Amino acid sequence: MANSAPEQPQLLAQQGPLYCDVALPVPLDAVFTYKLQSVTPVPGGRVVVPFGKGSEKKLSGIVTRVHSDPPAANVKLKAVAQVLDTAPVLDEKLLALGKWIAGYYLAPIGEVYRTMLPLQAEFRRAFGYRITELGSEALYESATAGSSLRAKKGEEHQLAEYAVLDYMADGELVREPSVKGATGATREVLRTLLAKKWIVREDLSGVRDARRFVKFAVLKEAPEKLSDKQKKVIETLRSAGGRARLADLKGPELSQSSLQTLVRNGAIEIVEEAAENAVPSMKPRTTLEFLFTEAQQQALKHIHETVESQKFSVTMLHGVTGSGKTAVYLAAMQAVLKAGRGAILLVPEIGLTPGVAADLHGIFGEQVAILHSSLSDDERAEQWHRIRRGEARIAVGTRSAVFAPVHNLALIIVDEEHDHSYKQDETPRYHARDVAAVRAKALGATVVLGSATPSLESYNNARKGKYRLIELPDRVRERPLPEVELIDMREEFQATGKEHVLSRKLIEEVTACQERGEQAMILLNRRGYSAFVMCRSCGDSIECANCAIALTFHKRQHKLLCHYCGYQQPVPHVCPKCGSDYVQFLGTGAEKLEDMLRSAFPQARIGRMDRDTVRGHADFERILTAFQAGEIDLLVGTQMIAKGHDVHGVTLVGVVGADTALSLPDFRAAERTFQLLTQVAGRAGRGDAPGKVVLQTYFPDHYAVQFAAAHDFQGFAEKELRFRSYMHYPPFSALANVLIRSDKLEEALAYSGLLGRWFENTRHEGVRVMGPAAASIVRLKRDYRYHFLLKAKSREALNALLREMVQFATANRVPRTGIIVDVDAQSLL
DNA sequence: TCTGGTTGATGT
DNA sequence: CATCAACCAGAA
Repeated sequence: MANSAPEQPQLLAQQGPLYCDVALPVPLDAVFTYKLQSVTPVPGGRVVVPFGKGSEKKLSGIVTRVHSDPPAANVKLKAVAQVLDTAPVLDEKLLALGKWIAGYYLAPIGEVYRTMLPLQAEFRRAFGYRITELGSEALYESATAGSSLRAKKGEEHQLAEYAVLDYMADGELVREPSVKGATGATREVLRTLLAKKWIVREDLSGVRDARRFVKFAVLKEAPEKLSDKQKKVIETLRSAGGRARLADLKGPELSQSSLQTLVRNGAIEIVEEAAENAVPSMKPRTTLEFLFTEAQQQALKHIHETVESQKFSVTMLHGVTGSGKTAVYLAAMQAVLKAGRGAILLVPEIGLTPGVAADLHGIFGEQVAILHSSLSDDERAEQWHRIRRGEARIAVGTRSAVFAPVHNLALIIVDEEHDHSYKQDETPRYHARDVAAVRAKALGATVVLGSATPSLESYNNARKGKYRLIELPDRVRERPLPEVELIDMREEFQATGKEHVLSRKLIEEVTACQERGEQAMILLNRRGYSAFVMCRSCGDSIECANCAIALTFHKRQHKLLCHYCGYQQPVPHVCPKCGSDYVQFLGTGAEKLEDMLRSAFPQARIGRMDRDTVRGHADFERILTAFQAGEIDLLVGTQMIAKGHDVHGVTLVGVVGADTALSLPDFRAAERTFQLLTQVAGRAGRGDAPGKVVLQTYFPDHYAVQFAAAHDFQGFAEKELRFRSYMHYPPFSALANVLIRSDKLEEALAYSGLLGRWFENTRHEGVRVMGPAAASIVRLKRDYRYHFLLKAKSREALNALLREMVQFATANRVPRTGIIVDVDAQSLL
């Protein structure tokens, strides 16, 4: 060695990188540096690392960088515990997309990556416990001192503790389930033992294979002598081609023991195979053959062209309800598939039912992966891997499907692009439609936004020429849009002298509809039986204990419920405040409407669809199927019934209360009402018979109601855009909602005051700050809530100011949980 | 968010 | 003086 100076940096550089930066799923806006061991991870791959002080808790995170830059002196590095992937699970483009989301929505990068990857199932959380020296001593003492140990209170608790110690006396590591199982110890017991340092906890989390394994029985050589039962099994197996899933074979026919006998004498063999290979092959059975209208063909042609150009573009497909947008989507995806490329179809939460899934499989066979919200974590991971491997080239799913690792992605379609479920209402608060555009831009892919009632943001972009606008102005098969009749409920009141839920006209129409043997739907956008409970004596209505919200009476459950936090209480007979028994149940919800209709139309078969009758997709599907099959004559429900479904027998739609939102102090109230009215009206007349809509309203002159009745989206949009422009609301400004919350009123006030003063004293050109003001629900889930609304000319200015604000807040000890930043907030609750 | 360590109030 | 919950800071 000629050089006397130590050449260590170079030497190490030759040995490969020393560190990696990891984004962890914690609400911290930072990546963490870890030392590398023998296996070098890749950026975009996952690693398991110890995280947190003292306790050896492990988390899995995404590697963002592999390098040899020495970290700052004050950090004590830990080492990567396990490298999960040697190939990235998030490619460069998706990593960059995550960074964009984190920056734009002010979300911690690790949480963004977590929501982008549905692979939670592959990282199994597990703990083990071991007795300590101290614990052994304590155990020994208790044994020698007998039961005379001072155990004043919680003697049982103490006994349970010693039972655990005794169980672990040999000093071996014990897994949590075994401890609990053997000693019946509760979390509480383990927690106190941990606190006394009598035992220690170790994190045993690790990976497991996400693929599910399925057991098969394979027919070998059947011996001569068999019992009847065994013969039967062999027979079934033979008829199934010598191979069948064990699960399908088992049952009353085949017991575990006779199976084992068969295995032992070599008649059959049990093999395990990864579930992915076991999926029955789904060949596409339908070739798409639609009779496209002229407008549909035009739309398709345009989409083909943009896809083929491989240049980023957004197309707004504005088609009236029933104009056949879905057929266009399917044909466009099929063309993409034919060209050997991939596509994503995003659908609103409610839209993805098992029925729809079955249709998609029918069309695309194995080429489609459906990211259904009712999938288990395992199944979800499996679908994700199918996409990743390129087996599925089309991904269909809700919001988070926008992140699907589709190969050679050429097309992203956002169906019902105005739907609120595309905005996530927890961190990261991203909007899937906007993320779709950003993702497509980086790939030179095409985005298609479809809706009968486009969001004003998208429509404005189309108007300005930023998006290409394509109209489908007519329904398929020359079906007419339904006629809409407005019923002024104020006149109705004057004419009848009574407050009726159902107008005379609506009753008449429903009667006629029933007589014709056709189906009807009635929308009442309010759950429960009565909207609130009021005391006639003191004027108070009963509020939720946790929220500043009136409780709703639910008759079937016989409870008062809070629709925001789930709080419930028994139905009072006297006023809880003043004790008077003049308690009144006021207002009508879907549940009561159902009852009313039952007595008005005793011969009709009536169904109800709202969050009380529909808990999961299965319920939704069940009611919808029954309705489609004609087993229900009259369907009552909340906005759930309005969302794009095709029931051909419906010729009448009644709207009984959908415009109450118009009196809310929300700048999107008109837009939402217009959308709801248009969507529900669109349910009528989708079959051969023409449809009719009876729209009861207290605001017959409101433009949202007027334009909806006239099926005039453009008229509505122009008017509403003028209002938005005048008020500097989106799409003419970038908007963010900053919510300050605390379970203590003084704290909420102090923090919002502090920030209010900061905004006043900080330069923020081009950003208007309104507030602090009480949030429209001042108290929600025990928290007091205040908020600021920020409207900015440019997104950059808004983003910069929000960043500064968050920094100021953390520097002034406003707890991180007490401040929620919602960029492009959809609802200002 | 989670967790451990700290601190101040409560009670024997 | 011990015990506990509410509070706070740090996480590599």
